[in-house]
Amino acid sequence: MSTENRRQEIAQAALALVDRDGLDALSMRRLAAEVGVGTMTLYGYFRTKEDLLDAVVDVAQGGYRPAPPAGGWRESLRMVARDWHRGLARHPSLVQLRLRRPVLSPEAFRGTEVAMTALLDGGFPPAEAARAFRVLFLYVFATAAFNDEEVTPERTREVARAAASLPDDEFPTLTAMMPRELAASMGGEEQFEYGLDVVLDGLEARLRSSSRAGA
Amino acid sequence: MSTENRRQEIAQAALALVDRDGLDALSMRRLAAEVGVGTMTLYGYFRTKEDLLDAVVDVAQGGYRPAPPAGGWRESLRMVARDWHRGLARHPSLVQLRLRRPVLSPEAFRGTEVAMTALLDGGFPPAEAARAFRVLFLYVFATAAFNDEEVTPERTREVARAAASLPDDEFPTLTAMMPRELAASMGGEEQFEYGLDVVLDGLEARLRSSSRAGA
DNA sequence: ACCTGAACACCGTTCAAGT
DNA sequence: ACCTGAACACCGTTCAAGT
Repeated sequence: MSTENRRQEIAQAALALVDRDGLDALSMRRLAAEVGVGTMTLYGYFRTKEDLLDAVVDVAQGGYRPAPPAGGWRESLRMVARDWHRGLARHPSLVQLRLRRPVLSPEAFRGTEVAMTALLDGGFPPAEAARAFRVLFLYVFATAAFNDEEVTPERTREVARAAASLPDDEFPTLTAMMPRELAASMGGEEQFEYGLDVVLDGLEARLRSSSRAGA
Repeated sequence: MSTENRRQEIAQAALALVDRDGLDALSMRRLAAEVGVGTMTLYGYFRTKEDLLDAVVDVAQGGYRPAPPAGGWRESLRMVARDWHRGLARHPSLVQLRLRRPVLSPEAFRGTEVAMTALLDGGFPPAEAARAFRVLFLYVFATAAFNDEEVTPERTREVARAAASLPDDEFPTLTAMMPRELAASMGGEEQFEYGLDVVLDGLEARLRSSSRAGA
């Protein structure tokens, strides 16, 4: 019981360390020093480092309670997507942690429940609701994994320069007109919202064609 | 010149090692042993391990030549997406490598050139073509990063069990009807193609609304 | 020039010993 | 019971020395 509390405290400290210095900075030795115990003491609370990482994921996703759904399935999915997007921005290492293996703890399913209920209410058949939800999930996590949180001027220069210096016989389109547009698409809120609309519009199109087939 | 060849050979060996045993198995020491040189010899060809990893990415993307475009922008984008999807399946570590930082080498832009040309020909304004392309890129890479290549029966059981054992007062939808559907959406070709259609339909909807606004 | 062993500052984890 | 130092088998990289 108090062991469980201590476990939580240590996982919290690990999350703080990881948020501050990045996932690579998290070592058992360093965490132990931070917490003020011998390295091997940690192994009394976590069987392995993997076990610790799972606890960090749970702590990071802990506080999340999705807002009660309002509006149609589009608005519900949009809200869940933005919630996750914010959460991943708050804990940038979460996406790396979830890459290692899928997370199946209850905490990870709260948004899923809301989104899936909204999709079923919206008229998606169950099998397609699951597929549809997964596409949204992938989009939000891909943004966190591959996009910049914001596109800085330096980044713009770097990407634009790389694109502009491609051999223009092999890359006529990219060199001629795209360097700055390409840079702008590498991250930022506007890009996130654009892609969110693309996914939601695509789901709406799927819904129309599957209900046409069904009815 | 011969130094450059040797560099390529070593990067090839590193890629083979990584394809065989995973990215975590790649160490400078182990690669050196594999290649039959002293560990420090590698530092004559690569300034750091990061430098080696960049070379591995280039080698992995080396052979790729996109098929010449045929059909409209939808078909072109679909082909590029499937090409990447296959490439990432062939070298599963590529996605982890590209997570570390964006790759800006020419080899990485061949599909981009094809896709972007198709989008411009299809009527997307340049700024939107870049954003549209990025959404497709994110989708394909997210699939490689987060989805299973195929959904095995064991995986289905594992996910279904996790979903079914959620507290049913907090997760009524997931526990009641979704366990198997959820599992089926975690990977596989059918899921990939479903999401690809969602993205392409979504882009088509965006195109219609932006050309309506423009005309 | 090209190569490389020793050494340094790190890892995760086992094991045996402390209280 | 709970904690932990020493040790083992690894890392990436610097440095100085070999040919």
